[in-house]
Amino acid sequence: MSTSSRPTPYHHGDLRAACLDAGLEILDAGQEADLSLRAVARTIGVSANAPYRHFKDKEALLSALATAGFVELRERLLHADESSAPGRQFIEMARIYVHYAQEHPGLFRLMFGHPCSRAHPDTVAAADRAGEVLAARVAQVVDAGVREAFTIGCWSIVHGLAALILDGKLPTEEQSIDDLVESVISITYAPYASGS
Amino acid sequence: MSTSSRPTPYHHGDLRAACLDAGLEILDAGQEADLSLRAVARTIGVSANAPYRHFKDKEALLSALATAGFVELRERLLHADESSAPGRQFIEMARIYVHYAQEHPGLFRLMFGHPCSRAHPDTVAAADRAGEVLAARVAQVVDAGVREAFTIGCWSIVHGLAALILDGKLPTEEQSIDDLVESVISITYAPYASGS
DNA sequence: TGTACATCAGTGAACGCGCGTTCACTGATGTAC
DNA sequence: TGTACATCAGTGAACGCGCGTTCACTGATGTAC
Repeated sequence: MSTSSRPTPYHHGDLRAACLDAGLEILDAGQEADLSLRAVARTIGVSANAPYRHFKDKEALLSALATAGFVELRERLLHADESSAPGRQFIEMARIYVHYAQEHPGLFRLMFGHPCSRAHPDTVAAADRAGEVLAARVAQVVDAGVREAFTIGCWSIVHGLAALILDGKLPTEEQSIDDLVESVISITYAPYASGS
Repeated sequence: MSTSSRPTPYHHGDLRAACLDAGLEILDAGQEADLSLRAVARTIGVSANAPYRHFKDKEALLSALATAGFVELRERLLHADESSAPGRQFIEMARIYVHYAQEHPGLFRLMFGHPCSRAHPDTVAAADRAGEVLAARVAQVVDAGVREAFTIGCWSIVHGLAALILDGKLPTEEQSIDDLVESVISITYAPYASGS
């Protein structure tokens, strides 16, 4: 109850977080191109240059959004049911990954496609940490010799599925996306499946 | 020699094709965001609204570019060495696909990421036709029951590889991209390999 | 072969817009004494 | 507890820019006769 004055007319409280929320909201609502600093300020109801108190420039806001996206994705992946057999764990992670892309298409494209996702060290590091979650699980089930290539293959198939579904390149009307992911992953990796 | 007057001051000759060439040039040179109708006209050396004689609006130019991209990609995939064993054919197609993304990153992102690639029927059809080339080759080596899911898996892993490499998410410095693609594909599909 | 005219494919100026960013400012907050 | 003042976090107006698109136009081309 320390800073709980109701009207809060001048000072916002946590404008930085509000900018990130608004940015995500804009990305979720429409096209990636709709995301502008001015739109963010407008959404929050704050003057056009208020965000500059908290972000050096537009790129900084985009990077922060992408970083937050990778942190969130990583956390979701970590919660793939650990009690399952490794094979099912991977299907579960694939579903989580694809769902995340479906839930936040604009953010997902920003995280992977935008130059800021390659330029800003924090964002790159967050992306690496998310990828490591996939890699760690995969590492449990294959020999060291082929581990790296196998891991990249796993990430690629999951990422490719997410991207192609997002981009409307796969027929997703007939069956649920969950079923599609499960059948693709389990058929591809059937020869490797030891447990369940 | 029919229309070979040299200076060609007023009429361009084939401005439509020139717009597509200029668009590709701009995409290859920089960011997707640099591609504007005005930049296209500027590149050709023509007035800002000249492209409107050949394209209804900016979206129409983007769609045409994406469509041309899928046509080109399809043709390249068709030329994957038919004399090889199916397993090697697929590796060859994966390389071609990944190379194409590397060669034209801006166009590749336009083809898969931009809304126009989902909205315009010609572009959607061209994308389907490119995907069918992959599917046709894959169909030769798996049973009908799992064919669809297996095919989607193949496309996903190839597309995911291309996208992740393009987006700088994979370590591509140590080894050549060709080697990376070959090792990932061959390790993933080793259990399925019948030939070579 | 020559002329009249419709059509085509460009020009050049202008529009309104939203953008990123900067400037000088002002209200709110917190701290020293 | 009260006051002076530095600092922080906003405001509001303005800038210059490049964009997509429209307008009235004009030069070039091709066709009918």
